[in-house]
Amino acid sequence: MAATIRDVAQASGVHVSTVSRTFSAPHLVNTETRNRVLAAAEDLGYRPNRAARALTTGRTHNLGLIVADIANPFFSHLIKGAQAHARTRDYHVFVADTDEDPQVEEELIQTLAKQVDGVLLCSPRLSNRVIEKLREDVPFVVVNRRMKGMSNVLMDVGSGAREAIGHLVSLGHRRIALLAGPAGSWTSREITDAAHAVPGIDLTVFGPNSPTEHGGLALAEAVASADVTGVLAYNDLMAIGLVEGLTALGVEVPGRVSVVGIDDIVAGRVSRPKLTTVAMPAEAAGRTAVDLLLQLVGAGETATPALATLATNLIIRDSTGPVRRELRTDP
Amino acid sequence: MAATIRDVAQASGVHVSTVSRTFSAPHLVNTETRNRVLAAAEDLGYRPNRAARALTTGRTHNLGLIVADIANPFFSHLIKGAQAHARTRDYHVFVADTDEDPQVEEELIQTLAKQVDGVLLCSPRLSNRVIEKLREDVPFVVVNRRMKGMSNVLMDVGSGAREAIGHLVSLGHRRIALLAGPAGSWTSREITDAAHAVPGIDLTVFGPNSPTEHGGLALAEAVASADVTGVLAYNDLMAIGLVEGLTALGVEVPGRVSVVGIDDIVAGRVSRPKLTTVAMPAEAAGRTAVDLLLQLVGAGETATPALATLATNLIIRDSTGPVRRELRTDP
DNA sequence: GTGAAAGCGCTAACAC
DNA sequence: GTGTTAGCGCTTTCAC
Repeated sequence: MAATIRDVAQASGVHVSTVSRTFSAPHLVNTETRNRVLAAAEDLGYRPNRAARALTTGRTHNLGLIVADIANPFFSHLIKGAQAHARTRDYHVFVADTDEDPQVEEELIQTLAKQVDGVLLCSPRLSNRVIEKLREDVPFVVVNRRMKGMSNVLMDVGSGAREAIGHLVSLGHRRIALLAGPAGSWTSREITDAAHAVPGIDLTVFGPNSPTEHGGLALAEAVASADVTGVLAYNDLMAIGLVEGLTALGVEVPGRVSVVGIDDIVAGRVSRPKLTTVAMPAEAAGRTAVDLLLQLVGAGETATPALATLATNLIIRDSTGPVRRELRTDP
Repeated sequence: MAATIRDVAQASGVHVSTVSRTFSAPHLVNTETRNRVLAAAEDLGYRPNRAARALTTGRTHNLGLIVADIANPFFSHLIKGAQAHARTRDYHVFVADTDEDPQVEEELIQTLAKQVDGVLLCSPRLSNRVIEKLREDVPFVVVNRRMKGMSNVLMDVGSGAREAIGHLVSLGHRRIALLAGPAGSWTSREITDAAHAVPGIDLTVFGPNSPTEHGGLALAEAVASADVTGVLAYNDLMAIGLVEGLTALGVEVPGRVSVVGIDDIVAGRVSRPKLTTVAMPAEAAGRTAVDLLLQLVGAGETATPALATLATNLIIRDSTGPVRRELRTDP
């Protein structure tokens, strides 16, 4: 067993409380004594046990981070940002993956609640009602879902979607398909609402869908036989899957159908045609979310929820092009 | 504050120890009593505090998982596999990212050591010596590094590299470049050794390099001006970056240079030309590593280190092709 | 089968 | 500036 505070106390000839103080409130202890304690600690390889500390302080210095799919590049970047930032504030982070299952999501939050000072809930699939309830157990920051009275980190995906569709429209597209994301996704709803609000287009919504390459692939036939010339997908993974499927069916992209994704993952940049997409600042979102969460945790009961909205922007590449003359609807 | 074991005891009219037993050794308590306790617990929303439990049992039911770069798809799949598997065994996992910095790696292990029952060290950049020392603090499973006396999960990347080079040779390539990975990487060493052992080729090694798209991109000029027709890269990210760079320089892939990656990430499958690569079973490695680690943790002092070797396999796609007649070295 | 009591490693009043 | 003491939530002998 590793050295405890008691070993250090004994070795340096002081009481345990003095040792405790040298670590948690160094200014309260005599320089000389402190040095002696530090030396002994160093010597014994002593490291404070955070779990034991948590028991008395009520602060674990741990954060929970819950995402739908760790392997999705959007989330892995978010995790990276959150983790790196948390580390600079001396926090460790538990990462958990719900596999898109709301049930798992709820369970995870509950078991994690006791071991963390707060949780980052990313793109939840849970209902607002359940989240409100869970909130009594542990402070939250919710990423990619607008929830009144809670701290939120949002990406302005609605305006991203508008930009994307505007881009399609400017290329002459009028009959547009929207590939929705999973049920329960706020982002998917935002995109859908934004798309519906664009005037002068004829919108067909497919979904809900699995937000994966496979989900996109599975829609290829439906899209090919639908009477559309432009597509906006819930994310790049789906867009990539769709392009694969379309290509396999002999439907040219962007020759016959233009495709826009959302996220800006590496795969989209290197796929052919290079994917036009709405860039989402995933890593920044992770950092910001940690900031808001720590702010919440620090403030305790008096905490005021904050709202951060991050900009998105359209990146035009090669998967979108002008609508073919013979497919055009209006002059 | 949430309900504690004491609240449940009071509510169900038994002593705390009985409540404790209903959760940790249910068979030792009368069915009727147990039901009463369970009902009260349910009612109060009681959940055992794992940190407090850890203090007495010495088991935190937490695992640490340390990788070089969370956003690298190879690692994110590994994390996904490990996390999912850990969850089925009622373990939570801390994920941490070293950003390829050995210093950070060491520090991370030390601070994590006290809060976890064991750590999964993936593709460490630390020296064997330091790892051996750290091992006294906490049980390890090391992924992608052969270390005597410790549990290891290895991928047979040496044979993968041999296969890849064999494939290049069969296409007529003789002058081959190897893009090494970061310093301290066992995998990089294995690949290099395997490549050096292939007879009849003329090998040029570039590196060490940053194992990222950017790292590959940065090598494009050097590769273009080197007298080689085939390339094996440390990973797909580098291979993709290299292909980008080469293409920008007007060097055709696979027309003038054939490129093979390692990992089999999505981006490689969708990039053009589709990347020939050595598939690495990242998710399975994560699961296996958790198994070995839990085995180690369960066995305590008497633990016998285990070794798991996972197969890799070459996936031939479009980034490799026959060497051009005029570039051929021998008949 | 259940209760009593000690203690895990640490912090936080409160004395001195 | 440092020691004393109680206690965080839980498990684990040991009695009964």
